[in-house]
Amino acid sequence: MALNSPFAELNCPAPDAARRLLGCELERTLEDGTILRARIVETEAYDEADPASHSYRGRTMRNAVMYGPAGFMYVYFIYGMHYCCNIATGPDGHGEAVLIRAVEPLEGEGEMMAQRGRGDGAQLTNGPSKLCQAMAITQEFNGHDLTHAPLRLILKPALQSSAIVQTARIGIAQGVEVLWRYYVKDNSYVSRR
DNA sequence: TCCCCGATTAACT
DNA sequence: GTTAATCGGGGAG
Repeated sequence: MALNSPFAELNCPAPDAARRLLGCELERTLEDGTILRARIVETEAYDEADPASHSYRGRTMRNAVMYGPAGFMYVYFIYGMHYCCNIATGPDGHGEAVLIRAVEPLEGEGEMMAQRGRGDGAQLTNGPSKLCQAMAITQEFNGHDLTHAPLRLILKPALQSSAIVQTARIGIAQGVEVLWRYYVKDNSYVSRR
């Protein structure tokens, strides 16, 4: 990854990138031009040494984006019906990524409700697959460069560490002991306390 | 090829 | 608190 890349700050270990991404924004432009924008409020880090990570057993067709340069979207399909989105981090060749677990709507909330077809308030985007549905993020965005529409990552100033809560990750069988889940303190869109 | 189960969600009791 | 829905990845054979 080039030093002048807009996402040079994500060229670091996944746990550092996971903290850095809190407070940053995702902007989705729908086919009809509608803008959906949301603030990242909950993340989890995954890397190659981690038994819970898709990259634990090496590079495959599915997880290839995790091994690419930082700033690209890794989208995977899970439980036969849901999508989850991650942002690749670390240098090219390293299988690291940050799972986006929750966001707070900033623009186009009504359109997000239309995309989801159910749920309002925090229920709209307080889970990894909920936010993908709300922002119309599917497999089509696997490998997408987040510097460009129709899906952009907008870096914001890093949050104070006092505003970040660090806990164990959710929904995994192994790797529970490492505290690689991060969320914005007191934010009502966080998936679980 | 077959088979198991998952970085989840919503609808139950 | 429990469980069905639903399907592709990848380890096992």
